[in-house]
Amino acid sequence: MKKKRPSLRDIAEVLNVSTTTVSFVLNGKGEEKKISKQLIERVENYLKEIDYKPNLIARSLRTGNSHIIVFMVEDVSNHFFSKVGRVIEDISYKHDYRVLFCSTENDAKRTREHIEIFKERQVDGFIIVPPPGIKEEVEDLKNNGLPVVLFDRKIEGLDIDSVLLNNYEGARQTTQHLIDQGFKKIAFITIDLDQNQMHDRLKGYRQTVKEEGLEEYILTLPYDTDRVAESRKKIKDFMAAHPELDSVFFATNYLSQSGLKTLHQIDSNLVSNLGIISFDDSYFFEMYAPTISAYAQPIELMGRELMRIMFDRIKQKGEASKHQEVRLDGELKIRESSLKKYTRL
Amino acid sequence: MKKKRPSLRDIAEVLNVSTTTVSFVLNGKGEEKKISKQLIERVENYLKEIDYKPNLIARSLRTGNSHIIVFMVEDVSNHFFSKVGRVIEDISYKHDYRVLFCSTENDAKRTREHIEIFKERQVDGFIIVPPPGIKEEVEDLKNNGLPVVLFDRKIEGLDIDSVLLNNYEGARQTTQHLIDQGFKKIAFITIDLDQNQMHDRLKGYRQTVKEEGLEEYILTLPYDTDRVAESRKKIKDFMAAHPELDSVFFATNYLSQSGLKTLHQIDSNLVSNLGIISFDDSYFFEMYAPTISAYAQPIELMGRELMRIMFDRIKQKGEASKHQEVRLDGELKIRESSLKKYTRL
DNA sequence: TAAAGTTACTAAATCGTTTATGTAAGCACC
DNA sequence: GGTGCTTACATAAACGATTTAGTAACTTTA
Repeated sequence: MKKKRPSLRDIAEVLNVSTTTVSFVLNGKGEEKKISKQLIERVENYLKEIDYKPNLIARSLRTGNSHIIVFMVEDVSNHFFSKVGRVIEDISYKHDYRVLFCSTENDAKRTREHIEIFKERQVDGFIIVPPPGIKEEVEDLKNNGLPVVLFDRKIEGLDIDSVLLNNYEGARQTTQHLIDQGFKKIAFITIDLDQNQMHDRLKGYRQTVKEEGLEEYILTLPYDTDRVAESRKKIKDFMAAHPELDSVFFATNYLSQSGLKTLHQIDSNLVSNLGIISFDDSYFFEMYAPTISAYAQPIELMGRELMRIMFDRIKQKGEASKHQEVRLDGELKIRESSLKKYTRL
Repeated sequence: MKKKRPSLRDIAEVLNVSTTTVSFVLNGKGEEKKISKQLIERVENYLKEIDYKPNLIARSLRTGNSHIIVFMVEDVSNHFFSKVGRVIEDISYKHDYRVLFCSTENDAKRTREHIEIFKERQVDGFIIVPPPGIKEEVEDLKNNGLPVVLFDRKIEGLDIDSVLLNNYEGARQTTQHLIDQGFKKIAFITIDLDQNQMHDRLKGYRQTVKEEGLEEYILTLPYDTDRVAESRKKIKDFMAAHPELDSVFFATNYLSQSGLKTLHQIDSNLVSNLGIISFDDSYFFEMYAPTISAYAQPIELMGRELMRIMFDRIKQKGEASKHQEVRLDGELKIRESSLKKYTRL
């Protein structure tokens, strides 16, 4: 029942040639290696006939690479990351690479363990959304000649390939859009996470309101997801303390999602009456009533850039060369929630 | 810079023993293989000292298994599947297995190709949400002694391990809940997909309303995601044709999500005025206003059952034994949208 | 005390590829 | 006609583990 797959040796035996010959033909190196046309054809025909599939494990062992790249993100079930994952998966398949997804939970220890394990498996490259505290490990990988591309976040003080959103510009555009719509008292609700992307967004907001001569209203919530109740209360207090606010800019999409709920709880008309925009889009925003405007990250493009750099590096085989830092722009998805004329003030 | 990892041979040389000895100790077979306590200790100490990590590729080649299992679902970025994926990932890690995620797009051809590729990679097991038309391939896998566990859907006429939701019971409970809340004219909105789980849900609904002496209202929408406009129109027409409806039961969560939007478009009070419940929970339902009730699949339990069966099979090493079909019950998440007292009729 | 068994190891085959090296035959070249 | 260069293949050594089949040295048994 369990029939062994034929190996190169089996094939060589049947055809009365050496495994070398079969291997060369298999890898399209027949001409280069001066195998005669007739023999190439004979081997190719046979390979096709039995629908031969090489044992990739053996190939990996010999060549030292696995055609597997890992995609380490905070949480594979997060919408944004899983969408980018899909793009990466698709591109990889076209190049005969496979993708291992894994969740870091933004935890350095867990991430370290994962990296170790993947090195044992000889993966060919890493795409990492780095949690804080893994600078050393990432540096090690790079120094070992393993392709590493950071995504979404940088590691301060580490020169390494990365694909990032232009958070500063994005936040500026987003804020400007609210202002253009006639909003004047714009709250910026963010989280207490010491990461560049959050800093840049804050800077973008502050710079823009400043330039427009408007006041800034900033609320910082705890990052812990289990401190939801505390966050709720803070939002409530904040809104109560600033009844003049006419709009809210949520700095990340999961903030917007719980934020919307809180706003709705405070007053069921509040969501319709405020100008609302979120940094990071979400499938959910299309469904909400009103539909929620957002600054969307360029998911498709990000995936493509990540893989472009990755394949560049894989081709270079660990030769050091200048790192690339790609900053991409997102796109404003203007929906009902940020249109002044939609609100019922 | 790129320092080679030490191999068993290197270690054996340093310690002046054979690779066999090192291998036995490494795999905890020291005592069993009559290695002396002192030597075991000496080897163990050295392994620990250099923090030796075996080359898993080499191990795979020799042992024929890879400690990788694949999780093939319709779309890895789908919320439900990615959550179950997380559970599977976590359990796998605890047992030193890794998970390859991949998307079938519900397409038989793509799935076939994936299966082929994974076989080449010697994966140790498959968890598959089967698209239509891959009965043969799945049967082949099973006959080749590879562990396969189906998830979410069955393949008609194939006796194989599977973990499924008790769709019939779930739909009954869900319908009954609406009835208990006082709703009498319950619409069932489903999709045109010839799969057991959809049939079972429909049956559950019909049986329950029949038993209660109520009328049935069924709307079937096209499955294609690109026929959204058509679906919208159908919902509109359906609601117009049956103004007496007091509640809606969406048969899958992505239906509910677009359905809610449509209902909102028809009349911005409609969502609050109707009783609404969804089969399949969604993160989004907590955020919506009103919050949307749902019959939630037992994600954690499903993942655990999948892995339990998987590891059973892996232990049996391809010996045939009776297949297991696990039917799990979900849980009603009663939120605002299905409470009669909440609606403003 | 010779045969048999046990202890504590080692040598070497093996998994299925890739690839460096080897080699025989044919041809050219001065 | 010896040297060197192609052509067209084959041999065999890796890759790094696991595992079967030894084998010395001791111990037990009859």
